[in-house]
Amino acid sequence: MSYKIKSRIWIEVNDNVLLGEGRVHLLKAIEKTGSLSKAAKSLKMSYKKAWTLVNAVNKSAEKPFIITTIGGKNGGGAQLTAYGKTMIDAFDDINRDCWNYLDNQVHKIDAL
Amino acid sequence: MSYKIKSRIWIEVNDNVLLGEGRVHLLKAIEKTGSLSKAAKSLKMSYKKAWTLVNAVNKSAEKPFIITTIGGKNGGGAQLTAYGKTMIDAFDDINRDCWNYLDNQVHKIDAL
DNA sequence: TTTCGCTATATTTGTAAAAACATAACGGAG
DNA sequence: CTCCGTTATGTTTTTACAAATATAGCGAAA
Repeated sequence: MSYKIKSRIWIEVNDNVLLGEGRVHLLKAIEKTGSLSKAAKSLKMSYKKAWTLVNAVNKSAEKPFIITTIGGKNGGGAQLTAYGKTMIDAFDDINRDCWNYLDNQVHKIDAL
Repeated sequence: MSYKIKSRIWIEVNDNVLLGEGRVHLLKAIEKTGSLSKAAKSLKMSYKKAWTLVNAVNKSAEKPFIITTIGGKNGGGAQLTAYGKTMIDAFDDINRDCWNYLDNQVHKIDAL
């Protein structure tokens, strides 16, 4: 038997979810594509769901993660702020370390 | 803003979930009450759901966590095996340490 | 041999979350 | 002044999951 210990972490503020794996994934896709609709499509997620998530992130954050523009040359777009980027980096850091910690704990179960 | 980092961990074996917080909670209630139906009631869970969970645990585990008996003086019952108990203890240990780790990481977000 | 409390399941019903669909508005470019 | 791709929402439909309901069988004891 080979065991795996898995985890999901998320950050809350005022009992609201701020960041979780799904949101981080979406935010990174926005950073890459420059647009909410393209990011949603790339993740096979509905535009509405993506918008709702971004809205929730921006509302519970003390500073916006995503800035959007409507109309214009390319119809508009969305971009990740520097603040959002640093928060995501912190999340990834903590998450990765958590996974490493759990991987190192598997032996405690294997031994049983 | 005061942040909290939350997590849920679970143990998988052969890509099946073996133990998670909910299952551990149920198994402890069975240990305490000596019966699946009483445990379910104490957790305001349907008997069927409890039975399905216990069944899933026993099937993916290499040795049974719960042994049940049908009929007899008290109608039957269920009890946690020593193996199940040690596995639960290991889970609780790892989970507690994970929470502690995450609590210690909050400062990385507070600073931003 | 009937009753009781339990395990063990199948079937049906209800509900909340997700997906799909629809529509309006914006602003630059042609 | 129309078209395009995008943001921004509301509404409806579908789906997945949970809850509720039903039923059978077991074994000790009265």
